[in-house]
Amino acid sequence: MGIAERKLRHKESIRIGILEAAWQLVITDGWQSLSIRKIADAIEYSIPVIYNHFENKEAILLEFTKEGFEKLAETLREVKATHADPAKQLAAMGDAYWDFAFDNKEYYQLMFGLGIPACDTVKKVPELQEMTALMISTIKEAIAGSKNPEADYFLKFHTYWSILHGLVSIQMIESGKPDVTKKMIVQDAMAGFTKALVD
Amino acid sequence: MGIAERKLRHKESIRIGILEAAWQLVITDGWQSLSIRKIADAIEYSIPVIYNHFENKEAILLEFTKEGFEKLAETLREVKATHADPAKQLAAMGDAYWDFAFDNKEYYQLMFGLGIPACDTVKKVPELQEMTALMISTIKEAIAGSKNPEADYFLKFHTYWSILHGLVSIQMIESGKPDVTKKMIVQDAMAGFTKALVD
DNA sequence: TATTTTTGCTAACACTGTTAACTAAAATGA
DNA sequence: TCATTTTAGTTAACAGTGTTAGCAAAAATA
Repeated sequence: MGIAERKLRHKESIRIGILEAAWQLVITDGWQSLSIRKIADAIEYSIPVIYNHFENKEAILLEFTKEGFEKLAETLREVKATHADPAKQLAAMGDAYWDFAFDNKEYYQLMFGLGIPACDTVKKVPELQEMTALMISTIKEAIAGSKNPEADYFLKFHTYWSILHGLVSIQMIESGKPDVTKKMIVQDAMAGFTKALVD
Repeated sequence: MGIAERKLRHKESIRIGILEAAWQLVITDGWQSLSIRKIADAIEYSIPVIYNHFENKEAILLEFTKEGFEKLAETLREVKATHADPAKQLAAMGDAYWDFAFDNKEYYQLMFGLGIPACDTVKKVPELQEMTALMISTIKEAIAGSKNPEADYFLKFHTYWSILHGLVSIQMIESGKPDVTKKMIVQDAMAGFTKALVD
């Protein structure tokens, strides 16, 4: 009796329909405005049907998070394979990581819980300028006194800030707590940065 | 006639009340679950009163974003002043940045649009392990072939990943677009990292 | 064919941000 | 002091959100 199988196939096809509809909505309107009702509308089923396939809305988004990490890992694996030297691998993987993030923005934002109200917000916050100005001036001073005084201060500022923000947000995602031992990471990263800066 | 002044004072006191109540709610329940109704409840006024003082909910949160950047800038300015050497300033400011983020977590999350569903999510995503494993193995290989083979691979992995994530998310916050010229930042940062890694 | 299981629906609950329309109080002018 | 105007604050609603209980119809089983 292939009845059970047919049913299973049908059930699975709805599940896939939900994910496809959801992803389409995420792509067009961003994951912030995804709603169960919109999905139900798109798949032409009533709302509760969705809850027969996913525990809740978060579970649907989690699916994409997983997909995103899979795709990213796949990409990195491929890129790694194109080089033999680990140092070159790291550089190439970094490049690929960057490209992945911007080629798959919705994935990346989901994967790392990026709310991104900031896109519009940043410009509304002149107070941000104060912080960046402070960092930039210090970077400039450091460069001026280094063995490479013609280094691009703006590029270095971006690197500096990004390292810090990256360390913090990865740490927040991973555990939420500060984790005293991990403060070494900051110091290590800062040491590496300034070393590369002043030569 | 001090009537206008009294009125203004009263209006201002409500505004402050809104912000204080909102901040209390953000502190206790996180900014995700802040609601206009909860604020109205706390200040013992009806809902529309809040809209006489703030255009919308976002405007209230924006206030905290500004506060956050002010506080961070203030902190960094103070720390900078405690050192004369720019390199030492950068290191100390990095330390202070880290501390600020975890001492003022709610501020930091607001400032950078960190949704942080991930805190619970990360553990639900075994796919993440694949990516980290890939990075870690490459880091290990690079360390093995470097002049400093006893370096802490886990620490270096964290640095590596954080730099990348930081670069990406700062770039996403600032413009949203990839910005071809900024890809240099990745390459510069990667170069600095691997240089510090292999010595 | 009668019974049970499954499938999917309607309708509701408890929230959310936001706003229109109204009342009551306070300030103003005569 | 009284009538008028302005302002402050209210209730009630609209249009959304995630989620679930209860029911009807269709399909599978006996």
